[in-house]
Amino acid sequence: MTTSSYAVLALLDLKPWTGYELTHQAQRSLRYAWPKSERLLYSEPKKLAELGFATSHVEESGGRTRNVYTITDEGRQALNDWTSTRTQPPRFEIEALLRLLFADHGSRQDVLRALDEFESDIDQHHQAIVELMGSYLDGGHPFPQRTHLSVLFATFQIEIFKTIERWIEFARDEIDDWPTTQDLGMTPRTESFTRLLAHDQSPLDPQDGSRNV
Amino acid sequence: MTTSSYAVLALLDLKPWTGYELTHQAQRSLRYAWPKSERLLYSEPKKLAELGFATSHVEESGGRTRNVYTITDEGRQALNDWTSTRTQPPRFEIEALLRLLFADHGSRQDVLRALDEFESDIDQHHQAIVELMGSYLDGGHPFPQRTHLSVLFATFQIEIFKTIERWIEFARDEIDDWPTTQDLGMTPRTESFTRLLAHDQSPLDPQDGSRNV
DNA sequence: CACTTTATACTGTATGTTGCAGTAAAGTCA
DNA sequence: TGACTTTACTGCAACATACAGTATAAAGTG
Repeated sequence: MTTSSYAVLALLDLKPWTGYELTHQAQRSLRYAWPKSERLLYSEPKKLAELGFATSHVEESGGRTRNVYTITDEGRQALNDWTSTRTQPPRFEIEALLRLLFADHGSRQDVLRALDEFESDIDQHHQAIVELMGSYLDGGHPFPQRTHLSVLFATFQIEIFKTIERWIEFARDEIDDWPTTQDLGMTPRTESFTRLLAHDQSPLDPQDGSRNV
Repeated sequence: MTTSSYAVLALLDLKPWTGYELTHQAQRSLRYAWPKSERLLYSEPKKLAELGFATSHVEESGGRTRNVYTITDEGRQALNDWTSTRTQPPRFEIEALLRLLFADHGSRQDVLRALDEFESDIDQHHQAIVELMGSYLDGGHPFPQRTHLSVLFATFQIEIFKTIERWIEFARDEIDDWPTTQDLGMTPRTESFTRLLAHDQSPLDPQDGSRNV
């Protein structure tokens, strides 16, 4: 049982789903905390059924068939046991930052483009969450009694997205000041940033008059 | 060639490394943008050598041997081509948020513990970055001419870590207000959060006098 | 009414990635 | 001198992703 197995099991505890529905539901909600491929979302319920944590039965809908998965008591017990285990450390995979870290292999345009792409990926998620919240106000939550959880979860996303967007602006301004991507080393600006960071202060916050560009 | 291959190739472009050194260097820097297992960091340079993007030679150091990998001109060319490809979208894997999303399967204590674990994982990274910046001020950067890149990269980490820590405090306060994890649904507080989020505003920022708990 | 597109509903397989166990020599400390 | 840590990896099973392929049904278009 992997964390992904428990994620699917938790969805099954809400109601029975077909494999197809699971892939779509995961796309709407899970994605933001636990992004998994469509393929896995089809495989996991099968595995859960083999382990006795779910049952599957084939349903005829029209002329096509589909597998419907339902959680079992053993499944509910497994979910319960999971809540008391140690959570895995978070993982942030951001290729755009990898490009920044090795920006001296390319031009300023290359890094700036990586930042643009990063921004547009984040904006997409950002907009999706804002729209989702709008739909919740219109009573559009699929499990209304769970709204308090979805919304608290969404506050995290919005904070992170806003922070990233703010940082991208900052990074763009900084890179615009660079004559090139290479061998700048410890410039005066970089040194002032380093000094702030070493004291756990944010270079993005306006300092006491010393940094109003 | 995967993004991980290019990440290793980019390290090799700085200087030749042994497999062992690569695993350690990746732990110090790459980890924050592109977290990969020790195992992979041993396998990638081998693959690069097979593809002709690096050469490997065995060095005797004392009585033990070790493989030293050096980038080739073909490798440098491949790196160069990489800079003009589309960056992959970012991925955030946060099990603690998965626990929050399904907090109604457990007790308030369970979610709060997940948040504590999340906080301590983040604090560790946070402190590591702050200390690293301190060492840069003392001239401790292993590639001084690249300091501008490392520091701009670090500003991202600090912003994100601060945002997460601020959010964890907020989430703890909110959960402390809950009588239970289950079936609260759209409470007045949740509704006010939803309304803010739907207008892309942060519930963490102090509102105009209406939310000074 | 034929034709194309989109949605439903998956499976097979190659490749990428991780975790863990295992191997072995050299250095460090009591 | 023995125990523990660090160096320096490899093998392998299991987990996960990307992509291609299969097939039916509904919906829109000329």
